[in-house]
Amino acid sequence: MNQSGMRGDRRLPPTDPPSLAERIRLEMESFTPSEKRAAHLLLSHYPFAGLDTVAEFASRAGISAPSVLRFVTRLGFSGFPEFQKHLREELEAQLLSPLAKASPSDKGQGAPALASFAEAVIGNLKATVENIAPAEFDAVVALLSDPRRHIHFTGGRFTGALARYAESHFRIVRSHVDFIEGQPALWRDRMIEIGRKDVIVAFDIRRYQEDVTALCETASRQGATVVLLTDPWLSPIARVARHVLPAHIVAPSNWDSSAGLLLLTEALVAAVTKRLWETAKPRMETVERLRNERS
Amino acid sequence: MNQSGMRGDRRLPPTDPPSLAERIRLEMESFTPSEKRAAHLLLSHYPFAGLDTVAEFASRAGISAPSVLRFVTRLGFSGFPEFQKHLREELEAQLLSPLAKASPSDKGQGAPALASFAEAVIGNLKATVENIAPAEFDAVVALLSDPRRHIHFTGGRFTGALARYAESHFRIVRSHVDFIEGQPALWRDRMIEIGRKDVIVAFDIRRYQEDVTALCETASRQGATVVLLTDPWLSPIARVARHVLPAHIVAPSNWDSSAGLLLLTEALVAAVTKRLWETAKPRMETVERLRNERS
DNA sequence: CAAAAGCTGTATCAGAAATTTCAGAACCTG
DNA sequence: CAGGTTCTGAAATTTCTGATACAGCTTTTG
Repeated sequence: MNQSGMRGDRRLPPTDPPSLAERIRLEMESFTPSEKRAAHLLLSHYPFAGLDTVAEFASRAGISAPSVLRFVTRLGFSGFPEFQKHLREELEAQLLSPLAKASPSDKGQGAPALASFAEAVIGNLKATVENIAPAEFDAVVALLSDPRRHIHFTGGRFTGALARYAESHFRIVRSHVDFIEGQPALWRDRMIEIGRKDVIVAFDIRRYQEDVTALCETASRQGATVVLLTDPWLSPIARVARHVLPAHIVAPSNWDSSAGLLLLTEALVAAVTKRLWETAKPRMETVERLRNERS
Repeated sequence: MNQSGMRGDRRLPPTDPPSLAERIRLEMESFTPSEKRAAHLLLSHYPFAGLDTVAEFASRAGISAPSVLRFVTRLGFSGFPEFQKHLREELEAQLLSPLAKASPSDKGQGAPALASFAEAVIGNLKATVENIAPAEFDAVVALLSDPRRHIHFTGGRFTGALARYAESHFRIVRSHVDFIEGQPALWRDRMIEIGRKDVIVAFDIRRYQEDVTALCETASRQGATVVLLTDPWLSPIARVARHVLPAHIVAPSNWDSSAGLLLLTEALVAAVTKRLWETAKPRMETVERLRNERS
C-alpha cells in the first residue's frame, strides 16, 4: 500500500524527516527543569512514552500534567492529541521504511565527539566478544561458580575500579569474595592464607603495573588459580594465569577504554548469577531486606 | 562458531510472543461481517490503525463504534484502552529488540550468553548516545574543564566504582579533583567547604541510594553545581541537578549494566583531556615520570 | 536584599472519548 | 413465510482525559 510506487527514488541524500527527537535534543538547553524531565522521559523511551495519556506521562516523568501540556505546546503542537498523532505518524513512517535507523545527520559539535567515541567503543566490544574463546569464558564461569573457592579481585590504577565493581556484585551473589589493593604493602601479609582454594581475578591493561604482577606471581606460586582480564597485548600476568580474557581497549582518546573489560565483567556476573541462582536468590533478597531496614 | 556441536537441537519452536495479528488471522472465520471489516483494517495497517480513537477506527473500517468495541471485547480485552495498550507494548517490544530474541530461558552455553549479552549492551550504548542532548554533554565538558572549579565524584554501591574510575582519570588531567564516599558520616564534615566553586558529579542508578541523594541535596543547597549520571528513570538527584546524562542499563541479567555510564564517563574524560590539553599534557608526563622513578 | 519574572503544582472545568442501552434490520430455520 | 436469533448502529450515558485558571514558590535581577 505504498501510494508513491516510485522505486529507486532516492534523489537526495537521506535527509530524513527531521525527527521530533532530534529537535528536542537540540532545544534541550532552552527547556525549563520540568520540561527537561519530560524530554528525557520521551527520548529515553521514544516515542512510546508519549503514546500514553497525559496523566501517565506526567507521573512517569515525575511532573504534573500541566507541565506536560506546556511541554508539548512549546514544541509547537496545538494540544496533546496532535502531539500523539505526530508521534504515531513518525513511528509508522519510520517502521515502514527499512532505512529507518542511521540518523547520522546530527550536525552538532559535541555529538560527533560522543557519537564517534561510542562508535569506537562498540567496535571494541564486538571485537572483544569475537576473540574470546567460548571455552575459556565458560571455564572462568565455572571457576567463579565454585562455592568452595575463594575469589579475590584486584587491579591497577584505573582498572582497580573495575575490580571493585566486580567485587561489589560477586560479594552479593556468593560468599568468600574480597578485594585486594594493588600496593604490595597492603597484600603481602594476606598472602599467607592464599592457597589452592583461591582464585585471583586480576585486571591489568597497558602500562602494566608491576605490583599487580607481583601479587599474581606470588599467589600463583602459592597454588592459587589466576584469571586475567587484560588487553590484546597481554599483561605479563598472562604467564602465570590459568585463564586469559583479552579485551580491545583502543579509543579515539588519550586514554584507553575499559568498556570491553566491563562487558566481560558484567557478562561473568550475569552467568555466575544464573548458574548459582538457587543460592544467589536468597542472598540477594537478604541484602535487599537489610538495605530497607537501615532506612 | 557453535561450540556445542550438537546440531538439530531446536528443542522447541521459536515460540515468540504470539502476536495479536496472528490470533486475528486464525480466528478470522469466526468473526461476524462487521468484525471482519475491523479485522481487515487492523491487519492492513497493523498495528497503527488501532492506535487511533474508536470513532476514527470505526469510520475508517466503515462500521459503527459499538461494533469496534464488540470486536476488541471479543479478542479478550476488557476495553478499548487495554487493547491499545497491548498494541503499544507489542510494538515497542518488537521494535526495541530485533537483537536479543532469545533472552528468556536460554540455558545455552557460555558463548551465546556472552554474545547476546554483548548485543544488549551495544544496544544500550547506541540508545544512550542517541538520547543525550549534545548541548547537555558539551555543557558538562565545559564545566569539568573549568580549572577554577573543584570536582567531586561520588556514587552508590555499584556505581561508586565508576565514580572512582572517573576520579582516577580526572585527577591526572586536572587539579582539584577528589572522590567522596557515599556514607553520610564520611562526607558531612567536608560539606563545610563545599560552595559555588564546586561541582558534584554523581553516579546513581536504580535502587537509588538515599545517602547519595542526601549528599547532592546538601551540596546543592550550599551552592554547588550537580551533574548526574543516571538511568532513564532518573534518580531523585535529578531534582537538584543542573545537568543530567541518562544511560540505558537494562541487560539480560539479574543485574543492570553500567556500560552506558562508563561510556559517558570515558567520553567526558576524552573530551576534557582534549580541551585542557595544554595543561593536561605536562601533568600526564609528570605522573609518568614519577611512576618510573619509584620503580 | 527587595522586587520582578518565571516556573510549577493544585484544583477545577469543559469536552471528548469509551461504553451501554435499546430498537430495528438482516439472516436463519423450520 | 413466520418466529426466533443474531447482528448492527443511533442515541443516551458515563467515564476519563486534556485543558485552564490561579496561587505558591523559586530564581533572577536590579
